[in-house]
Amino acid sequence: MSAHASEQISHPSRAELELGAVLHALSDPLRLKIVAELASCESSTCGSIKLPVTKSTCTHHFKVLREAGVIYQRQRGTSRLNSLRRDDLEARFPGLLDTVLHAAHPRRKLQPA
Amino acid sequence: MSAHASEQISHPSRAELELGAVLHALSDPLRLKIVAELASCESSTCGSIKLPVTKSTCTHHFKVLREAGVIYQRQRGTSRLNSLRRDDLEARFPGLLDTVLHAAHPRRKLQPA
DNA sequence: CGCTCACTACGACGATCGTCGTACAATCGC
DNA sequence: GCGATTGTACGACGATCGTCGTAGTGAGCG
Repeated sequence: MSAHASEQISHPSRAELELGAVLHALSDPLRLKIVAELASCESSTCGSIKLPVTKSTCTHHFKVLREAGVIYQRQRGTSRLNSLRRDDLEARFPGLLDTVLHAAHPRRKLQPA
Repeated sequence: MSAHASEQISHPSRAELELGAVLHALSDPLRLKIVAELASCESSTCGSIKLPVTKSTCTHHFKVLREAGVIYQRQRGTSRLNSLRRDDLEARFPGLLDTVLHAAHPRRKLQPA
């Protein structure tokens, strides 16, 4: 009983992104790990990232990231595909994501291209 | 009754800086404002930055920033001089401070030099 | 159909956060 | 000395946070 069964997940628009919310979302080690993971594999399901917490907590963290505008979630069958909102983040806060990612894992190169 | 009456304020060493703590410190709008202010004037006292909170709260925020390693505090007479730990931040998390500052106030130029 | 899988929603819990007021300490100028 | 100024320390408060468990939804497969 839904429109298209895949597009009722709410995301903030690019213009709605708030620095405070993004920084807060990234200030948690678990969420930072999720973001780092997402940055290396193009996109993945919630379950494909192994975290030392229960599923509910996992859902919670993905929700925080989504509501801060850091990630985009798309329903795909029974699972949910997550991807970084690189373009939107770059447009509103240039360099922020790469800088934070690099600070978190100094081994990765700052600008992939 | 103190050693030198001016150097018992504890600061984390450069190596001790943690990304999570720094991001958390910067995720509060008031603290972000303090940091932005400190970035424009070389250094200033706690009272010289006008904030819509009481003195205790102000002290609290400066303490959070100091303990995260974002600012350095030095006693100077009855007041306390605050300055950004630009070099240490740059060494541990290259570009982070400038990126966040620029994201907070897009009008400022990214790299002053 | 019924079962499993992937995930969400809701309520609970202790911990931390941001705020405040009061009380206190140290320095400066009179 | 006294008082004013600048800031800290401590305790309190409500709000939010991170975590969990339980229950539920919806897609896919036998």
